[in-house]
Amino acid sequence: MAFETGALPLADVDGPFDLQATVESGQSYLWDRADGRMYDSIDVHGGDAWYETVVPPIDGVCDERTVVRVRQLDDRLEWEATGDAVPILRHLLRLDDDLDAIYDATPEDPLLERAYETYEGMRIVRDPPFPCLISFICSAQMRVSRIHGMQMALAEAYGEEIEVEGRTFEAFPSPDRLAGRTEAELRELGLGYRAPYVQRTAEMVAGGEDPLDATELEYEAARDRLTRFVGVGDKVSDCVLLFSLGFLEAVPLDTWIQSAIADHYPDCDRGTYAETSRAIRRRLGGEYAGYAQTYLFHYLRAGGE
DNA sequence: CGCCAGGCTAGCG
DNA sequence: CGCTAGCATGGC
Repeated sequence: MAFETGALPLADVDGPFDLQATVESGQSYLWDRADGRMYDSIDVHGGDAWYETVVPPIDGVCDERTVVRVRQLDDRLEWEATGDAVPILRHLLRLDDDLDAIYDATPEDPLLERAYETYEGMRIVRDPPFPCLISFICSAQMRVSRIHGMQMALAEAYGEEIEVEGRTFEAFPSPDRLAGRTEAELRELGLGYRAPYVQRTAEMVAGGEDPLDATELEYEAARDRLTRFVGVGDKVSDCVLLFSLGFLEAVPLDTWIQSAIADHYPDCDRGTYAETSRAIRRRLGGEYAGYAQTYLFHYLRAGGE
């Protein structure tokens, strides 16, 4: 196969955009940096590195599996892909979100304002559901860079290969291909105790349980629904709702947000996940609380206070 | 060496 | 229900 090339003017993006912050902020583990420096410097942003991923067919977006490479220059996103990358980039990186309107809808809060200002242009991602689900099952008690390494290892070991202009890319393994692995095989990739979770969840999806079905439900019901998958509790479920299924109100209560609640929003700690979730979602503005959460996560993890 | 990392499951009271 | 022990692995 060969690459088509093109450019998406930033003038066609609804509001500011920062590719590096979006892709290296621990939301998606499905992109890789061509220069091998993924996560080397989360305090620096706005770089012009190439990022690569393999996208499965997506209804209404692309009919075929597509290799996509993209980098951000001053006034445009330059891309190389095995098809038209524009609708794919709009979909994966939520380029049609009206980011200025989202900023305007954010409640006044000193910490939040520092986070939004530092990483202006960072968007929530829209990962394909199955790879997102597996990524965050792997995320339990794991560092961001290693979660990314696991997804790259899964693709390299079990993904289908695509040859493009002499280079080999590996797609993220399909539910069928992952369901066919043994727990021992997945442990050899370094997944640890997450290995049986990944295998069994892949089996469930291969058997017809589609994480996308949660999209039809109201937010809290959707969160409960995804916990049917093995290795998915409230927190992982919130990540999939936010980073794949478009529930922008979802606020994953991870260790960073829990400590942010303790330090900055102590009245939001209501003891249980469900009640604390309600309180912090209200505090972070409701409809777009997931955007606020993701800015806080990235800002605090990079050392901000 | 010990501690920790975008938590979850199973089994208990 | 709520609570917690146990769980793999690598990096510092």
